[in-house]
Amino acid sequence: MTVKRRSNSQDVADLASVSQASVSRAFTPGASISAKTKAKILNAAAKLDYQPNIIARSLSKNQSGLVGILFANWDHPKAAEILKGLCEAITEKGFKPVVQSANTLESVDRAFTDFLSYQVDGVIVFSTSPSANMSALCIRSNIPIVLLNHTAPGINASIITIDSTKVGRDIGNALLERAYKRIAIVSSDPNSQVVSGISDSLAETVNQTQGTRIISERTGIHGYEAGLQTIIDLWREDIKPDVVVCTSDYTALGILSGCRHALNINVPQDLCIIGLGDIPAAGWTDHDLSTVKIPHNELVRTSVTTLISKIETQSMDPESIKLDAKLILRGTIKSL
Amino acid sequence: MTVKRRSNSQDVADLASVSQASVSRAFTPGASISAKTKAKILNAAAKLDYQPNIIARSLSKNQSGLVGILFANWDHPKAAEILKGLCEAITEKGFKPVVQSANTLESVDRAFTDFLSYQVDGVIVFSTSPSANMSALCIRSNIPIVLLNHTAPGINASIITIDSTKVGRDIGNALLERAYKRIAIVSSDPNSQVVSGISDSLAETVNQTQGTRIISERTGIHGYEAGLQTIIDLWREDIKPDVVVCTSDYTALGILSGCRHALNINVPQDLCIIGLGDIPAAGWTDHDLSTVKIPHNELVRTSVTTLISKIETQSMDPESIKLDAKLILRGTIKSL
DNA sequence: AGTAGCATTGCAAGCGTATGCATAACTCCG
DNA sequence: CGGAGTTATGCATACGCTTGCAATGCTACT
Repeated sequence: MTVKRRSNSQDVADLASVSQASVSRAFTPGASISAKTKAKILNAAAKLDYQPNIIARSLSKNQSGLVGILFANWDHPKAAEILKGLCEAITEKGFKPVVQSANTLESVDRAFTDFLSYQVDGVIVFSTSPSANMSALCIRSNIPIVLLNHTAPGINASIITIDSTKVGRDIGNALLERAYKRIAIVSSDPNSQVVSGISDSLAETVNQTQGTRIISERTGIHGYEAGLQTIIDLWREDIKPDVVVCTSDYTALGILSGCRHALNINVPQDLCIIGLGDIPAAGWTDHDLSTVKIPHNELVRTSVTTLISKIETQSMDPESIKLDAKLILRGTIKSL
Repeated sequence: MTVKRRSNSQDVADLASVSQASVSRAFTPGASISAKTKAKILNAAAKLDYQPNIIARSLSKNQSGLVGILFANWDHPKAAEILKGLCEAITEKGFKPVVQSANTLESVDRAFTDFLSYQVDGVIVFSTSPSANMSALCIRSNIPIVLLNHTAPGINASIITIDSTKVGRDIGNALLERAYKRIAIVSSDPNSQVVSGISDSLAETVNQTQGTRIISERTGIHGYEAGLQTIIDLWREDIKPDVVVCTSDYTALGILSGCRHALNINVPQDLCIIGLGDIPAAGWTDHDLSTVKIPHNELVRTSVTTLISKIETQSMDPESIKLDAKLILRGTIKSL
C-alpha cells in the first residue's frame, strides 16, 4: 500500500481556487483576508484533513514554538505535579514542551545541545543548571533560560525558587517560641539556605534563646529508610537533639517511625520533627507531620510566565524571584 | 543590541571553503565524504557554534524526530517514573519527546491535532485513548500509536498493558489457599480485568472454594481518605468482608488505617488487605501492605521499542502485548 | 463618473537542510 | 602513462510555509 502524502497548503489552495499565500493567511490569526475566502479555505482544508505544518512554519518564522524542559530531579515528591504544571502552562501559552532527562553534568549539556538544534525558543531547567559555557552559548543564541528550584552562581539565567532563608527563620522562630533547645539538621544537600535561615533567627533573638543551637548536621540523607537509620544512629552515638529538621518529608517520616517503633521517643514532647514539602502522607492521621508547604503551582506558573515573556520580548536580562513557602504545624511539634 | 543570527550550513561552508552540500554530508552519518574535508568542516563548525537545524532537516526529510507523549493520568503513583522512562527511552532512540497533558476527551483530540501539526513521527498515550475519528486520522497520516496502560476497543493502535486477568487469578488463588471467604472489591474503575480474573479463579476451583465469593464491590474510590471512609462505611452497613482487594495502594493504606485506628479490626487474621502498585509506602514497616508489583520499566521500554520499530518500519499493524505483574505478599495477608 | 484610500489577493523570494544527478578527483592496474 | 572503476564534491531543486511588495478590487466621497 502506498503511503498517502499529507496534504499541504498548495493542495488546499488548489481545491479552494485561491493562492497558496491565502491559505497561509487563513491560518494566521489577524492576517489580512476576507471572511468569505477564509471560510472557503477552511472548508477545503477540512475536506483534506489539512493542518498547517508547524515545522515548515517554524522554519520561515525562525521560531519553533518549542520550549525545552530539562528535568533533573525525578525523585522529587512532586515531580509529576510539577512537570504536569509546566507542560500545561507551556501548552496554554501556545508553545509545546519537549522534555529531556538529565543527571550528570555532561548529560545536561548534551540535552542543551539537543535543544539548540531543535531551535527551542527557551528552556526551563528543573533542579539543576547548565554549565557556564552552555549558558553563554544560549545567551549568544538568544535563548532565555529559567532555573526552577535551583540557584546557580554565575549563570546568566532567571531563577525562580522559594525563599528558603525565610523558611529557615520561620522554623527557627517556631522552635524558639516553644523552647526547643538542641536542633539537629538532616538534609540531602550540604549547604541549604534553610539552615542559614535557622541560624539567622537564632542569632537575632539571642537574648531569649538561652542557648538554643544546632548541635548536629547530617547531610546526604534521602528517603524513608535513610531517615529511620539516621535517628537510630544519632541515639546510638548519644547525640540527642530535641528537634530534627529535615529537608524532605520522606526522611522526616522515617525518623518519625524510628522514634515511635524503634526508639520509643515521645513526639512531640521530647522530640520535634519538621519535614519539608508537605507530601500527602505528611497529612495522614497516622503521621500528622509538621512540614513546609511549597507553592509548587505558583513556582511553576511563575517560571513559565517569566520564560514566555522573555521569549516574546526578546529580552535576555535575568530575573530572580523568590516565593514564600508556608510552615505547617501539625502533631510533631508541641502546640503553644 | 542587534540579535546575532544563528549560523547555518552556508556559513560553515564559506568558512571551510566547501559547498553547503558537503556541510550537510559532514553531519550525516554514513554520507559520502572524505575524512579530510569532514574534519575541515567540523572544525569550521565548532568555530561558529554551528549545529544542524533539525527543524529544517525535518522539513526536507519529512520526518520530525518528534514523538508525542499524551499523558492523562498524572495522579498515577508512578507517574514521574513512567514519564521519565518514556522520555529517556525515546531520547535514547534518537527521538525527542513532546509532552501534552489531557483529561477530557476533547482535550485528548486537541492534543492529537497539535501532534499532527508538529508532524510527530508517532504517539504514546498513557492511560487514555484518542477517539476513533482521531485514531483513523493518524492511520491515514501514517502515525503509529501505542496505548500504554489502557485498552480501547476498536482503536487501531498497539496496546501495552499488564495481564490484569492473571493478576486477578493470582490474587484469587492466594485467597483460596488461605481460606478467606468474603471478598470486597474497592476500585476506582468500574470494570477492572482484575475482578474478572478473581472470579475466574474462584470458578475454576469451585470444588474447594466452599462458597468463597465476592460479596461487595465499590467503585469510584481513589485515595487514602476515600479508602478510610469506605471501610468505615462498609462496617457501618454491616457488610463485613474478610478480604478487601483494592486497585490502588493509596486506597488500601486508607483502609488499613481505618481497620487499625478506627475500627479495631485485626489485620490479617480477620481481614486481608491487598493493594495494587507497590508504592514505596506499601513496603514501609508500619504498613507492610500486600500488593502487586507492576513492571513499569518493562511496560515503558516495551511501548517505546514497539513504537519506534513501527516508525522505522513504517508499519501500521497494531500489536497487543501483555506483561506479567507480580503479587507481593506482605503482612496484610495471613502467611500459609 | 472619477479617484483617493483601504482591504484583499497573488507573486516570488526566502527560511536551512537533504539529496539526485552530473562532474571532478582519486585509486589501482595493466 | 592511460583508462576503468570508485569516491568526493558541487549544483540545483525540493520540503511547506511566511511575508514584503506589487497589483487588483472595492468603498465612499467629491
